[in-house]
Amino acid sequence: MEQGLSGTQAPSEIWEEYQELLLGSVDVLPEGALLDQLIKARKEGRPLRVKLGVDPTAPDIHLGHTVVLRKLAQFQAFGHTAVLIIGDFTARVGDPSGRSKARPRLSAEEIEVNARTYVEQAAKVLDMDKVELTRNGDWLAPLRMDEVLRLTATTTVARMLERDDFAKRYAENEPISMLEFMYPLLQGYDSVAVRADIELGGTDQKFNLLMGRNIMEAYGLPPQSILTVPLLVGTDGEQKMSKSYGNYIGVSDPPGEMFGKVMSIPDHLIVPYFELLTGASLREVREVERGLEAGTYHPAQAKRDLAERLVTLYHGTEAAQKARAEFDRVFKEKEQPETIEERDLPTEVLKEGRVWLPRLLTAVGLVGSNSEARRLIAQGGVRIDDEVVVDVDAELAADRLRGAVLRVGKRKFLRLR
RNA sequence: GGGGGGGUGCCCGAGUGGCCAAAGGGAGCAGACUGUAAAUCUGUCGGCGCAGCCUACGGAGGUUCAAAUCCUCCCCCCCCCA
Repeated sequence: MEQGLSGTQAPSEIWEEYQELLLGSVDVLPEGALLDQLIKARKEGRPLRVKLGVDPTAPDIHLGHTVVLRKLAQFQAFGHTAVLIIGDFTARVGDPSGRSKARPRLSAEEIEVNARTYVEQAAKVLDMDKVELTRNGDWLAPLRMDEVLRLTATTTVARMLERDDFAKRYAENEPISMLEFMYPLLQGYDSVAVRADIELGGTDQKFNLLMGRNIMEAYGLPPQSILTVPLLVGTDGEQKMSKSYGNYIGVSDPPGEMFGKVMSIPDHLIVPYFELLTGASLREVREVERGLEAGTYHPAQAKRDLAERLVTLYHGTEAAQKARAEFDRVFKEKEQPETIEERDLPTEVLKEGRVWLPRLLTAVGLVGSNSEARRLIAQGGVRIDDEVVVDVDAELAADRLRGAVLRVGKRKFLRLR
């Protein structure tokens, strides 16, 4: 039998719950606190209040965001209370975590729109009926100056500068605004407001999460424990998944696109993706890992399975199977996709029934400019009906183009009407 | 408040009157090779129907035949001192 921090005996089902919660998490602090909380919660018949704060800074959520959402959903599944805080107020401040520069600040309207899509998309992972959904503007916006000052008094400048990204920026003579200093304090105050028992976040949030503990104590509350999950690496295999790096897979990406993006990840991400994104059990994950290592499970195959699984999660089985078949068709059998986006041949680019190809490609949105189109053609990246176009200044008759399939690079297809 | 250093293309960064659409690197894009993987190699990387022209080196003016480079004012950032 295992013991919590206080030496309390943990019944085996709680021990199992604890183990499952630890799966796919990085730091669970302070040591042993969570187990104690689980035991106590059980004894008192009071579910834990599990806080997750998200700033609606991006219009869409991607798989990177779902890692922590899944963890929250897991707590939910064990009967705890998910407290989801939409940081409508903090989004206007801008979390400096992991940033080398100050974040651009968003307008209230943008935040509102983002918040709405966020909740909509989070519903794909969380049971929203049971979520306690709040907005931190509700308590942060009305704070008076004396209350703000009380909050700032809880923390020293030296403590702030301990934070890795601040320290780095300070050392490199990069600006840090006072506003950014405020961010961790506000996030900590959220914990006070919702009386969190535990707060979840990515590993980059560790400092902020711990700050919440200090602030709660300063406000006379029992400090929350914290649980961090790894940052998901994006499709480039290097940087964390983020819209601004263009290495993300959105939960609302259409099935085909989602499938394709998963296929493009480097091999070393296969296992982490299985572990963090699919809800696979520990045993399943180990199996994948072993198979890959032993060479009995081909990486390309593993990625197909992974992609299918993820598409199933967000679009259903049927869509997933279709996406897989389509993928094989285009990239294995090298055929055209079954469904190609269609567009009318824009008439404004016609001149006496003929079109200058670069202009057509631009008009139809396949490339950004005529110059780019010319470059791509010169490099053999443009095809019409599977035939590489050689002439940079090709003039084509409209009749010839209607019904033809334009292809730019490997993945951009368009059929003209 | 005083003194000093800076702002160059998506990012980093060289460039101090013409040879600068601006070196070099990274990212991106295309091609080859593959498993739409990685690695590698090649090319490309502001716009324009393009051997030419237009727009661009924080902003606005000015000097000059010629300005990223010189001058004036303004904006922004960093450091030291207070």
